[in-house]
Amino acid sequence: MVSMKDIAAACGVSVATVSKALNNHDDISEETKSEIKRMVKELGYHPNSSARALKTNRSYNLGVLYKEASGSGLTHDYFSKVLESFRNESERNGYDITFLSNSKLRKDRMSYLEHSIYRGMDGVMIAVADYKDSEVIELLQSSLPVVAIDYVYNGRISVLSSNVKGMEELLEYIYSQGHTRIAYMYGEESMVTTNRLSTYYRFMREKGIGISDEYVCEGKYRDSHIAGVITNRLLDLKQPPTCIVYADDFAAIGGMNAIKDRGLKIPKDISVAGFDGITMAGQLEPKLTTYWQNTEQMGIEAAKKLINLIEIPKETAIVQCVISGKLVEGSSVGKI
Amino acid sequence: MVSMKDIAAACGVSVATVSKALNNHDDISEETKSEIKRMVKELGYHPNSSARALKTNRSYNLGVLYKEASGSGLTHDYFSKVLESFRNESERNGYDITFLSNSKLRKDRMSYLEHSIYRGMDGVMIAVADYKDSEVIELLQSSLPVVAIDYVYNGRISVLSSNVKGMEELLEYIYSQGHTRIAYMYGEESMVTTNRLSTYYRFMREKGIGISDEYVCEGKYRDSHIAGVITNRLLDLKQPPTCIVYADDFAAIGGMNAIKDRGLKIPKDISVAGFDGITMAGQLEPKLTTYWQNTEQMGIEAAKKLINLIEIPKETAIVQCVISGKLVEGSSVGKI
DNA sequence: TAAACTCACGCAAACGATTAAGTAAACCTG
DNA sequence: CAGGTTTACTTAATCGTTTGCGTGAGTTTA
Repeated sequence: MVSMKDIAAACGVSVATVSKALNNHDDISEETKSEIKRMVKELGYHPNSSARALKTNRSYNLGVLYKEASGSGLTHDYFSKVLESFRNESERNGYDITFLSNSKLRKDRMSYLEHSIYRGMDGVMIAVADYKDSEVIELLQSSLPVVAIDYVYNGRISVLSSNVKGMEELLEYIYSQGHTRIAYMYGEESMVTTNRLSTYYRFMREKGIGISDEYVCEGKYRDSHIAGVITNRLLDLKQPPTCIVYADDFAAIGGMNAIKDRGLKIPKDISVAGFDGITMAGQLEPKLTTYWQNTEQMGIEAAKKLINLIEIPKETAIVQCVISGKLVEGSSVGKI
Repeated sequence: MVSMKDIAAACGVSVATVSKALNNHDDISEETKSEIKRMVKELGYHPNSSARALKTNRSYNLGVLYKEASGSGLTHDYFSKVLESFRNESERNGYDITFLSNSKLRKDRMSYLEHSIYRGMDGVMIAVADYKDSEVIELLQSSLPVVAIDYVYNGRISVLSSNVKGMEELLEYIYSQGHTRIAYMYGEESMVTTNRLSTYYRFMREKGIGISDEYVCEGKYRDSHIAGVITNRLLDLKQPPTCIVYADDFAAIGGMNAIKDRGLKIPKDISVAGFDGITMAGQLEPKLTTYWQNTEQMGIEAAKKLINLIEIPKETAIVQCVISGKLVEGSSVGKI
């Protein structure tokens, strides 16, 4: 490997001069600089990030803690999109992305925080389903720059999807179509779930609609099967709902299939709505009415905030940043 | 940050002893080792990967070049699953994963190879749509350990999905149901496309079925819209096909919607088949008949091969490793 | 023209780890 | 008990950069 030493020798200058020239310090003459840069090309020199990081304590590397509950990993549409745009925005700012790996998989059993320290991460983005994980908490309590997706932790920057507003808009729309018997199948316990669920309760109360306990069911995110089971249970009620709101679009698809299997028509016989607005939602028959989350913006915002926190900590406010989505009016919710 | 120097001082030994103790060299007494390890915990010492990499020339970091044509990024089911299992298998072996970023995004304009060298990547996995990209070629021609997904390059290890066998099985199944008027909408030019397309031609020839040029259409991967357009074109033919095979499941979904929009029934009026076997395929109505690729195994195999190549280059054969998938018999292909 | 600057670069230490080679003490062995 | 081994360390060099400080030559100022 050709190092600074080699170009220093080739140019007849010191290593220090080479370093300064490449970092554009102003105590090196323009002639020397260009001569050095010419030689860099000629000899095919490439800097060494390890050496640089060792000396400067900056790796220009961001850790990503990415783990969801359903085991779908990177194929999880919602998280993947956030990650994708986070990655793009980070790279645009000169940062690389490295995954933080699960301590259970590691022989050295390093925790997320230890891993971050080991790799000299400048900061970490956390996108996980389980914020109760002790290793995640350790990370949140550490002194590392951190941004959390869809979770609020004291003193930390958060980027949040608009669950309250989203749920409100979605319910308002459904209500405007004449529905009052609205069931809601929610997902695993989390901040997101809590927000949506309490919004559901509040909305129903504000509209003066009595809430039937039977209409509020615990399901799972991204689980079409359970959604099907619950849908059948709802449809078997003496007084079934006229509209079912699912935990997410995946669940909604499971619900739609269950409904179709019973020979019912959507939205004639029953209406359904999803959440998230995955690409597939528009491909369904009928098109799914859902609340689209601006996952791309979330990733961008997360990267910007994190990098800001790293580069100018004094001037970076610790904020909860809510990213608005948009109601997608499909044709799965009908008029009553 | 607490370094080896600190524990050396605390234990009254030299830094070398600390290093050896932690790396379990056998010229350090057990007492000293355990004393050092105790102190490591007490002081909260964590190794520094940069320093280690600088000295050893091994980063235990793998680069991932991940770029597909459709712009769907990490939400691309097929690639994402490969990446996900690649990542898991790598982590299980003590390697971290870092994305190789696009030179166009970087201020320093580093190419993939330069980026890999800069970060001291021990090896690189390439999962891209466009193997003609000059930067990808540069990487393939370099001396870095590399494994390519779905592409064969002279002297490089490849992990390939079973496109020939898959296409054969799929067509054989369709043929066994009585179809001979089989149309094929293929995707963008690539090795995968070439393999599938030539298998289609060969199959038709072997079965003695005349191939109508009108039945072979160029489409796109993951593009439901174009698939719909092409489907309509096919259905408008004087003699339309009885079965359409799409480039992938996404395209098949677009096709199915177009068919439904015309009021036709699948598979009564026309049959369709996809490729890849995404999760969604089983959620469709009717269930999509497709060829499922074992993406998980592909990722695992890619990681194993790459790490082998890194760790014991002499004993690692340069091979093309084809991973078999499986025919998923949905109900979108009917009997004629 | 001596003092004061400026310019352009070199010196050397430092970052945190690894490792070949050296060494003092303890232990055998014939 | 002299000489050879083994044990358990230490010394010191090194990986490739960065950076504060030093310095000599040339330039300006009083």
